[in-house]
Amino acid sequence: MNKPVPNDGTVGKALEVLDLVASLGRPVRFKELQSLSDFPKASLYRFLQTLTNQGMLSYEASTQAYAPGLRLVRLAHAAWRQSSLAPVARPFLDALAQETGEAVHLAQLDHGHVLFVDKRKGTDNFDTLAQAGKVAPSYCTGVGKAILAFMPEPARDRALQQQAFLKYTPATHDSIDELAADLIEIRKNGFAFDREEHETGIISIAAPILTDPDTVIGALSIATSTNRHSLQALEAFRPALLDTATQIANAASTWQFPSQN
Amino acid sequence: MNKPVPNDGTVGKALEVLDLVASLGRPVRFKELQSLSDFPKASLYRFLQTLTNQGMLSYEASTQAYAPGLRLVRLAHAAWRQSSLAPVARPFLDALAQETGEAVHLAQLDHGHVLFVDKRKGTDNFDTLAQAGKVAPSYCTGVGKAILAFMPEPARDRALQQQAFLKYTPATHDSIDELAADLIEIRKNGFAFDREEHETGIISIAAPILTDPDTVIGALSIATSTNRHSLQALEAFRPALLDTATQIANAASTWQFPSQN
DNA sequence: TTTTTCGGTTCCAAATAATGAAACTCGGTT
DNA sequence: AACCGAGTTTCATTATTTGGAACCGAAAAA
Repeated sequence: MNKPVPNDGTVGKALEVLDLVASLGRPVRFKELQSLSDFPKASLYRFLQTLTNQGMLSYEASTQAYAPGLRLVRLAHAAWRQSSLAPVARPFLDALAQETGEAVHLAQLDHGHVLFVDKRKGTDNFDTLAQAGKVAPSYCTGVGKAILAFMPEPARDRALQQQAFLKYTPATHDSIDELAADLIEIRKNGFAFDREEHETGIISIAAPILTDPDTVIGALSIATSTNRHSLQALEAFRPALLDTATQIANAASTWQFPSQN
Repeated sequence: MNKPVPNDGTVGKALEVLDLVASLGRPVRFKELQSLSDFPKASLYRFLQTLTNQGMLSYEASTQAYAPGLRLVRLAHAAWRQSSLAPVARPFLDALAQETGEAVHLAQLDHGHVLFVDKRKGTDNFDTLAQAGKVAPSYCTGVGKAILAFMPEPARDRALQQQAFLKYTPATHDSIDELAADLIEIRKNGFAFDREEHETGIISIAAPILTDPDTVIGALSIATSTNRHSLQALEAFRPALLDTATQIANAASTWQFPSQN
């Protein structure tokens, strides 16, 4: 049923194991992994060995538990720095967060899911992986819908294919059709609302980041809780939000990779 | 016959390629990678295909350039969250940064190098180019030396093996012996100074984070520039620094992985 | 104490995937 | 029109992965 796996040989399998360990979100023992994957004992064991050797996983002997390794942090640092969006957007996020005093999120699409690549939280602003790197579904978040609405049809359909359409809150769209209607609206308006669709009490206004010929490279949102602001109040941020989005788009499209190391 | 690196099979080779791309710090074309690695054309090509497929690399068709992929950011998020040090230390870093008004860094050792896992900016944000995920040599940084000084002999020797001993500044230790003397001193004092050994104008005071039976799990530092403070001035922060280090150690050793997702 | 159980680890012949020299494609040059 | 070179594909050979089964060691049960 859930095996649309385009096989990438040994490497693909090893990364599948890595993903599994990461997805559990806590250190795991061999036995548990074995029950969760359908690799035979010996194969799974060797994958774990290899990944641990390589620093992609860490292994604590005392508890015999595996967890994602530090090498990932190092690699991700490189990924983040080289992404054409996140580093460029940094100063603009700072400015927007400053100006609005609200939480600002920057996201991209990764395998059909929303990946937050940077955040600003009201007053304290530093970038750590605690905040960046988080994933969320695309069909029920402001940033997700903003991106989907402006994607070319085929890519969007592929992304939608990967959605589970869980009903997180009463407001969550639970069918493609309902979502499609919202997306048309969003495309017309140029921005998206998250009406407590992912988490009760959390709302946001989001704008796509569009470079030259209608290509979305990500989205930007201002999020708040319902007991601070209403949707109407959020809409007051729209001009600033859209303005920042186009500024980021301009900066990103003219951006050349910096030469300094 | 000749095995220059302890090879982990195909997965190891693929990760080697991944590291190569990440280490260049900018998008790279096929040709360049080919010249830098000794894999034959076809093999290298297939590794890149696989890694790209898997989202570990991203490939921009217009420039035909490879860069580290977003999947890494997602995975690193998991790594960071699950690490027993970084998430636990967060509130303590906040407090120390608040109290001292200086830049605070938290680091761990990864393959003999210092990996910064979190940081707080000082009140004025002078450019410590240490962001989370950044790596630096261990023999010429405060945190690095603090960790080395408290490591068990064999592990330390292995770590020192991996050092290049480049002379970054006039103050950099350029021999193992010189470093060893410093380490003994550090072990005696319980804290380390970085006397502009990595970057001219940047100094720091660092303390190891030690859990129960003399095991270092990382280090903590307060860094500043020479035109703000002298080493003597930095030493004033010592009590606060050491106190924070032991608090983090306690928190980390009694820490159980949180159940919440 | 002795036995059993159960994670975790290692073995090895068969199955499979990786290898890489060479051939091919396709834009852009000469 | 022939050439060039980066990038891509092919395919017979070779090396690696595979996984059932056996093994090990510590802790639980008898």
